[in-house]
Amino acid sequence: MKQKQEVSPRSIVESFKRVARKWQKLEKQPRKFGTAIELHSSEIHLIEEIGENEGLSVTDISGLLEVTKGAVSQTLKKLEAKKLTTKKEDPTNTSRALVELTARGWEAFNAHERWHEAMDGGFRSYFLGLDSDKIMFLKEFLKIFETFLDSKDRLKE
Amino acid sequence: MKQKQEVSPRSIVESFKRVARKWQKLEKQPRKFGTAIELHSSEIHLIEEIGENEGLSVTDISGLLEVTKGAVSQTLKKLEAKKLTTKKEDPTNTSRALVELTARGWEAFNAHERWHEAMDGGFRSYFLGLDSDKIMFLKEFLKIFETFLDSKDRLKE
DNA sequence: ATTTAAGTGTTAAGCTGCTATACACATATA
DNA sequence: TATATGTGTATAGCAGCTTAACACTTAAAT
Repeated sequence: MKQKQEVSPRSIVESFKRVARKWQKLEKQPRKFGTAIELHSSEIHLIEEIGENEGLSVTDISGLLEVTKGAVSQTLKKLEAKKLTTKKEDPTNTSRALVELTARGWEAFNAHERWHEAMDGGFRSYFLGLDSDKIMFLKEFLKIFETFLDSKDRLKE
Repeated sequence: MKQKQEVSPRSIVESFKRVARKWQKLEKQPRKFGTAIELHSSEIHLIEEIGENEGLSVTDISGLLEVTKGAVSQTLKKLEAKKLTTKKEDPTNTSRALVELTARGWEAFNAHERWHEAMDGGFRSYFLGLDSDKIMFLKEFLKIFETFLDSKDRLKE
């Protein structure tokens, strides 16, 4: 039996790669949240960010999501057409716009939260069976992986 | 000190989500492999799959990558234009094409392997410091997560 | 104070990578 | 032999991004 468990960094990375792709694919599905309006991934992604951080400008969002201002502006335009977000002028800076969710936007935000809970819930039972040190390890691992990716990202510039 | 370490499933999922997005973003960067030719993510992804599994048809690849045959056909067309892959007729089925890497294709494949090793290598030192049970746990976790995502994916159909 | 530089958001063109659809052809099945 | 299924291709269209040019505002430099 060649059961000596050869778990290479490579095999973990491969496994992660597959999972990340599947996750991405799942997340990319357009879905209806609350209102009967269908939201695409970039739209719900924006709503998520706006709902979690009040008083963001277009540039702020651009920085948080790590995409260009143009991309944010375009998606915001669609969200405004769907009456899910609005912009108000920053009182301290005329050229700056503060983005906020409308009532319908909050509806969608909350519906997405609930969807997320259902997703997370699938893990809950598994999680409850885990030692806390394993959970801590997982958290640490993800953090290290993220730092690693950030460093790779900076490298290419 | 509120150090009681409240690690919720949600926070792990959030963390994973961020990491997955960053990974995806990094992977999406077009890069040069071996030859001076720039390869886009879908192209290198295909080369990876073809290099690892000999004798694949278009439909096979489509199944492995979980995209439509049309998508595979389109990307293969680009790869053929770049002289990285060729198709030969399946002797047992005229309507079937077997895809293979050219010499240049193998060059790109190997260069990508080396790139991958460099990526994985960033982990190696971290990995060597880990207990084997932690590594096993990580592998198990990824597997469970993948199964979970697969089930969610089937659900929406 | 005026010029210059930097920051803010928008728009248009162009790209990747995918799907859906229609198609031509080959093979398997009734 | 007719019909259904499988195999690959081509086209149109869409999401989501980038780049670049733009108009405008605010901050900094002289």
